Amino acid sequence: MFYDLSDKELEALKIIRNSLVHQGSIPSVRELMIGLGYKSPRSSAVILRTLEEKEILRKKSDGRYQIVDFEIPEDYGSRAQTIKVPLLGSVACGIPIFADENIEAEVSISIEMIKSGYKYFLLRAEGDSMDEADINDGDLLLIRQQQDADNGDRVLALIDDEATVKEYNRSGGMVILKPKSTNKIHQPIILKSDFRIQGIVEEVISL
Amino acid sequence: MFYDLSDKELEALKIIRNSLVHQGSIPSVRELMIGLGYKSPRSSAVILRTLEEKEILRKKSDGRYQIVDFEIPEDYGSRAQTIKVPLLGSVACGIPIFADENIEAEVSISIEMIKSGYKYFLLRAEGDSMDEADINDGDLLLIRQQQDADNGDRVLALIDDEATVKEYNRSGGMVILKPKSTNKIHQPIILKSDFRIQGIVEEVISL
DNA sequence: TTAAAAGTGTATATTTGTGTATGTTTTATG
DNA sequence: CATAAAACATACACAAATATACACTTTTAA
Repeated sequence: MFYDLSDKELEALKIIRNSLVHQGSIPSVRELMIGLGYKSPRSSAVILRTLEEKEILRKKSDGRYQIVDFEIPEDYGSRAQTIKVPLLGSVACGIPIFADENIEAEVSISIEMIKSGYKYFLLRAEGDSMDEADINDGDLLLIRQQQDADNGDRVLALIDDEATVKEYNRSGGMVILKPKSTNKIHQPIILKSDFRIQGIVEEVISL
Repeated sequence: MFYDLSDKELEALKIIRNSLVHQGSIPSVRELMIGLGYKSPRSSAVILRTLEEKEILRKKSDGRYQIVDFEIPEDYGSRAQTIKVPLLGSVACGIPIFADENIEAEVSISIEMIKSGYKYFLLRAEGDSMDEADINDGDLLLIRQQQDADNGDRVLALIDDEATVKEYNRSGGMVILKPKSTNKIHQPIILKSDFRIQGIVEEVISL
């Protein structure tokens, strides 16, 4: 199927796939030109045409290209596609959550861990601000950004400038954030119902 | 084995090997011409043809040459018994890892480096895709093909169509591939636990 | 309604492998 | 020695594949 592709065609295909995963669209002729190191858009346009002739790409009804169904290799599980997610070091009230100074790095996460249509970020757990039993200093929390939650969800909230993870419970006109285990240090937090959370903890990653 | 090669043929072979390791491809007729000091491309073309007739080179299905027998220099078992292992140049999407096109050469490796019962292959490290401190551009990685690993093993994984070497760590429902040293560029990669690796890095051979 | 961005056509340039003819050096042999 | 045969190099040219320059629509967004 792909055996008669030249080096440049293969490289183009890589760029196209990458662009699909990371930007959601096939790159423009000029983007592809830059990616492949060409100096004229014609060259990359020709490559696209060739890929179409080789039936790797197909034009959709709106004239745009689409990748013709990828042959899934037998060892598919061993080929991962990832998406980059910002890793936030510390989060404080007042600073927009994705402000530059918060972003420590971009971490690659398997796209299988991601629901499309949502934004995600990673947060590094620090000290005891996360009072959950299974979150330790240095762990990474994968958080899906959304402002509503169901009862029982583990949510990230900003309480007194601290990033805090607790169980979400709405009851009556209030929101109660419960620590998993109640003790002297970890007590529930009671908030007005217009309080907004930052997101839902999807995964806890121990490094 | 190489005893019936002329001086120029041997020199050509050296240049070809060097080009293979450092640029990942057999040199063009004109590159080889320059390397050998010829003034016409014909001369080097003839040499290539001769090497093919002497079965030092072989044409792959895509028309390109591959080296039939590439001995690792130095004293990697120069007199010892050897076994031939494929040298893979680039590994790309959709192409089975041992497809003809990927195999640049067959390299002789001392059998003392090989555990019986496993398949092996060599991979050429390219640029910075291998972020380990002790793997440099052009090094050859001897990889034992297997799909499971223990925590701490150095594994080869295909991430977004890049061959990547990182430390394997399974924790909870996830697999985390850690770079040896973490910094802005080299961050862990977080994958779902059904992810399968390509193999384990057994040796790093610097040429 | 305009300006910028994106895709495409034509013509030309560059690179690559290879063919033919010819020149040069080496070697073997009468 | 002489010289023919073989091996090795060079010059030049051609076709196919690739890449470039540039201009001209069409599309998109302001």
